[in-house]
Amino acid sequence: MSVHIVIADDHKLMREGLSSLLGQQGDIVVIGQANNGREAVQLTERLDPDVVVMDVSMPDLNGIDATRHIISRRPRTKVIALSMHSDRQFVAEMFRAGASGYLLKDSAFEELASAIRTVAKNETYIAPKISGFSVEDYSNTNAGSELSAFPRLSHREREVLQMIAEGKGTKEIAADLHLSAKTVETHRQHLMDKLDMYSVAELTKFAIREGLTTLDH
Amino acid sequence: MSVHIVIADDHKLMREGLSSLLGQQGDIVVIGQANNGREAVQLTERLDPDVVVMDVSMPDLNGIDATRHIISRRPRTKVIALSMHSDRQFVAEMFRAGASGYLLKDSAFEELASAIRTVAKNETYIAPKISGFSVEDYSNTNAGSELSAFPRLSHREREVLQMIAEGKGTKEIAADLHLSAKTVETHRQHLMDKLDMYSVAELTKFAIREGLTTLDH
DNA sequence: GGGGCCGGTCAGGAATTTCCCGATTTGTGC
DNA sequence: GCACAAATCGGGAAATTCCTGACCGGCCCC
Repeated sequence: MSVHIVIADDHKLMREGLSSLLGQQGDIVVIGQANNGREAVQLTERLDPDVVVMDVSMPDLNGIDATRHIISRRPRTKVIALSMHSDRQFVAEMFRAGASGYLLKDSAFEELASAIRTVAKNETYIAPKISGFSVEDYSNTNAGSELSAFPRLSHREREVLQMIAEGKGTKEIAADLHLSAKTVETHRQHLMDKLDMYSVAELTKFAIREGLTTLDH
Repeated sequence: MSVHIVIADDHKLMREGLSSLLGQQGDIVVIGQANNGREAVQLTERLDPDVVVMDVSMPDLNGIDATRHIISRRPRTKVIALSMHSDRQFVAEMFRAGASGYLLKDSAFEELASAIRTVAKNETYIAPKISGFSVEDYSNTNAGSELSAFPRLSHREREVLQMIAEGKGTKEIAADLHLSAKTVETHRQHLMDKLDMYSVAELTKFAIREGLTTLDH
């Protein structure tokens, strides 16, 4: 029985490369590709894959929030995070969001294949390079040992922050999220209050540091 | 006759993915992989490939400097830059360093294969998404005074851009520069028009890339 | 099960900023 | 002198932000 995969990454060459590699495995079938988090969520709904291979930083909707959406709607789906960063921050957030695996982009392909088979069996996988922690350190929401020095932002707030940092206007964000512009304003206000930042420029830099967006447009 | 390739990218999964894809092409053979710029230079010396597929941002020695080394020692070698960024800045630097091609990481694989064949024939290749310029615009131009190949911003405009990216408001900037707020507005407007960016978020990212401000608060 | 709190949603209206026109002045190059 | 870009500023309409208040549904806690 083969494992059905959806790949989410904002770089087409990466998607196609992974697809090509995975396609050579007998027991793994790539059934879809998404180029951002939002597409990943939609594709997962439509195609019901066993495993989603998810880039952490993507435009529109990042891998962390996308994972949260996916897990909340289809808890059986396994998500493997694929990241450039070995920061505990990212690792922690991904596992809290419900990921089952985490590995780095400079892993060998064998490791990815192995991770896929592992999570498909309901086990978790962490890249050796970043272990030294156990999943338990992350999975349980112990608010006490917050890694970030920043006030905790709600999911919605992070989502809005990301879109602001991508250059979108209030109305545009509202439309994308099917919200009133007023609600988006409120979220922005809360963001500014919580972070003690009162300009889009500062919010953007913060979002970049947090990996919610990247420097390229 | 087949084209011999060296791939340089700091992400092993990307290298392996590209390798897998390229290996399926009859006329292309991947003869080596490097995980940073320094290795790319060494490998090129040893293996004498026809084409090097070079990631622009790599640790240790970046793609631009690596390209410069390679071209200066083996001018016959062709380098194709592979980048996340569509900034003209990077494009310009790569071509000045001696690259023969430039394409984005979210290109389709077909485009990469096509680019490889193109540069192997001594022609240059620029990804459609970033063309609209010709290589001549970059290859031997001044490079004297300005660092960036972007539409020239006036001194005042850069000054205003920097302050915007630092999170300052229009009135604050006006006060600092002893100007009317209206004048600052005009500069902002000109910035947006010239750069084709219509949000503070985008301007901020641009300013960071240009070194006008930094990520830290 | 009542009370408190938080996240998420939205509105009204005032305050502020942006946006789109135009205008003047100065310097630079031809 | 003439053309042109840079720099400066204004008027007024349009859009956005800011502030305050409000409602609902969970959730936790005693």
